[in-house]
Amino acid sequence: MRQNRAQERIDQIVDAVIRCIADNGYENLTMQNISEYSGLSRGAINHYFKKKEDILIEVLKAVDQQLFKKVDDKIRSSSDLKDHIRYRLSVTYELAKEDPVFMYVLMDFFALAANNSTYDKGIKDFLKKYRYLSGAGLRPGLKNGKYKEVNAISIGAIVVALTLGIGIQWVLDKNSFDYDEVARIAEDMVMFYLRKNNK
Amino acid sequence: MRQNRAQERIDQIVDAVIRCIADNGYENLTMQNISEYSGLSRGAINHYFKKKEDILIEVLKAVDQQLFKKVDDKIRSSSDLKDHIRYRLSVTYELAKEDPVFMYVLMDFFALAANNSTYDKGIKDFLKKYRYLSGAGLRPGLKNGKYKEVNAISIGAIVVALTLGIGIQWVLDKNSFDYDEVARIAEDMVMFYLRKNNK
Amino acid sequence: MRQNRAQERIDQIVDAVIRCIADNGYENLTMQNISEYSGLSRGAINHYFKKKEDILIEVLKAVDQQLFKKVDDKIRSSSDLKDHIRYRLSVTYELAKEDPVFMYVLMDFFALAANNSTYDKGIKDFLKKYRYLSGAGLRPGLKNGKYKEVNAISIGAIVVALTLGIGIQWVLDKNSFDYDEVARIAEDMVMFYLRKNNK
Amino acid sequence: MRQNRAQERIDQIVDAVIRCIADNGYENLTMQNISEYSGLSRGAINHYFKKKEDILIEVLKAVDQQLFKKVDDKIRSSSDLKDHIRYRLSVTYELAKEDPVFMYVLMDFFALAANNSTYDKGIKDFLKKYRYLSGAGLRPGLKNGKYKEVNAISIGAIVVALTLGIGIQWVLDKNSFDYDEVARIAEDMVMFYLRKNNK
DNA sequence: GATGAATGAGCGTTCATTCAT
DNA sequence: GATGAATGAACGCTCATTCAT
Repeated sequence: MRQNRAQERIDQIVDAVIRCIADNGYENLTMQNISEYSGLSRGAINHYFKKKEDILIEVLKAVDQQLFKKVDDKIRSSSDLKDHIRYRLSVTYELAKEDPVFMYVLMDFFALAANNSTYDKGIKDFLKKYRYLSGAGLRPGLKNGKYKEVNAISIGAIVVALTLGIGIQWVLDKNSFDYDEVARIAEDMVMFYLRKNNK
Repeated sequence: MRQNRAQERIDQIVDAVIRCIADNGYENLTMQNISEYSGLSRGAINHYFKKKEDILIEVLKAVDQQLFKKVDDKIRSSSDLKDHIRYRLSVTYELAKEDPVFMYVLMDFFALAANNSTYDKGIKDFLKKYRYLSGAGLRPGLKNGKYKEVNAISIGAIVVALTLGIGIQWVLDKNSFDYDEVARIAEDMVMFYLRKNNK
Repeated sequence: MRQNRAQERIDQIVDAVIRCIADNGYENLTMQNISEYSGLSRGAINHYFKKKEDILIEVLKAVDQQLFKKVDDKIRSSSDLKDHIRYRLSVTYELAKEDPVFMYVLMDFFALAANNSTYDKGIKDFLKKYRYLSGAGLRPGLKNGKYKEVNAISIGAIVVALTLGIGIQWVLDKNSFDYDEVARIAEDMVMFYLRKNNK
Repeated sequence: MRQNRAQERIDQIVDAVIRCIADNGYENLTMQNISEYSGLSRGAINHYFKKKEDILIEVLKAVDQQLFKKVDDKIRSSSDLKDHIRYRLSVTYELAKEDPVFMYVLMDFFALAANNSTYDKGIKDFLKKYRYLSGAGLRPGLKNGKYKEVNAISIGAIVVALTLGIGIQWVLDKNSFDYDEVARIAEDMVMFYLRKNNK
């Protein structure tokens, strides 16, 4: 019960921080802001997290987990299981468009991680996991000879790059290109490349 | 002469800021740091820039300009003019690997621009220009029927996404994938896609 | 209880500022000085007042209120009610001599108000109120025909001018004239003028 | 010649400071402002005045001198020499209304002098001189028995108090009372008081 | 558990002043 | 004589953090 109350508070704080970063950027993330967004007093927040950095570690975990769950839920809810990799791509683009909050938060974490060892490990793991998951879908195709011989991690890196790169451009300027068309091209591009004999 | 002195100081400050952001991130960019990196007193910096923000506006301009010049110089120095788009891709990947400083600075500007109107316009223009330049190379191929019919801006968005996405992953974790292989795949992927009859 | 604590701190800060201005002038009123005079940390002061200006608004209110109370207390404690206006004059001169702190603070506010809209309104209201109060005492005399027909506000302006003008000269050079004699002359002057048939 | 050039520059600076204080208050008087108001470079100003304080000492002298000259010119230009003291009063009120610049500057100097030994002496001398001049006019009247026996310095203090007090109220709130009526009452008040047998 | 009062380090910025040119 | 580049001390203010209640 105690545990539940504590977890509830922690979730409340983490959610508040995600919303706050998405709204105002990391630059403007203050304990006062977190207090206001969460509806908890500043003292309460300090009770659950000794340092501001500790909250952000938890936020990174939560973003990772929520993102994974959202992608997974979409993939599971689909009956189209014949082309895993295309479906994963499509789902990811959908998500980046529908839920840009993650994109905003990730951009701040990328900037932070570049020079901050606290977030560095978390972001490295996050990216590694997504490269793996993005590449994983092509393993059946590789196995059954449908795809040409490629390094799954390299393809994963390409898929993650496309997702992040398109997502970043989109959240920074939503009127600058046709997101759906670009996402479709990105999907096709990867699928064409993987198909055998396209050289 | 006076003009030269002033320009020299401004360049000194801007270069210091770029190095400082690359080393420590925007989060740790203070007037004190800029002073130390530039070798100028805090008062001197204030003499040339009334506000910290004004420096960063100049930095964004400088990053844009230097990046453009670096890419352009590489492209010009090459005799391989037959495949513009492939060459631009290759040059960009080279640059991101050799000069990650720009990547670090850009990541911070992306994070800032998301919630700061001062940098928003500059970053929008920067991305727009790079989408255009990245797509421009395929216009001859489109004209002579070598490439299939595509929207140059959409292809530009894809190319920029690949460059940014791969660059970000790389600067955040340089041991996680084979940059050269991924860059080559990205190049091939775009070129295969553009080739006619690959459907 | 909380309210009391807060009010206590606010009073502590306001009193410190009044003493500090009286000692060092507005020119040397810094947050550091306020901190030292009040015995509170700079952070504590900032906790109760977001801006330095906000403190000074409160100080102006306090000076107004304290001054009013001091004059009023003196007037009430006296049995000599037959000549209100003379008594008010006498009390004011007494106060300016005994409590020059108010004079010092007012001088700074006058200088500030001349070019600062924040204090302008407060000082205007302060002066208006004192012109009114200073003129009010002659209303019974006007009614019963004891005094000649005059504009109470004009007389109020004269009385305020005498009080401020004598007070300013006195705090700036306490050895330059006989304050009590000058105050008595000023009192007589106003009373003679008001008396009927002195033309 | 050199002397003339130097004096010209000094006057230029002093006049600029007077205008600048009248416009913006002492609080906002910066070397940069003085440079802009005077049309001289900051270096030039520092060439003629080693310290900002030195300028203000010169300004106080200039205000004293200009004010004296203005009053004197008005008095001299008049043929009404029979009632010196009334005329001096009238001229002073006129001046305070027509040339409030002096009032603004004086208010700042009063505030400064209260806690700054540099200006203290100058302001003391200024006030002493004006008390003397204001009281001087009644000496003939005292001599010929027209006025009752009073201390000229005390009357001087009253006259200066009225001038400053009315002037201060007026520059701070020009719509709060009828300046001309108040000035006339102040004049009458002093004259009635001085007249013999008014007790 | 929960609060917000209190702290002080560190920030961007202003500014009088110095001095090489 | 004249300039403005350069300096650094000091300012108001923000903020994460601590802690008494």
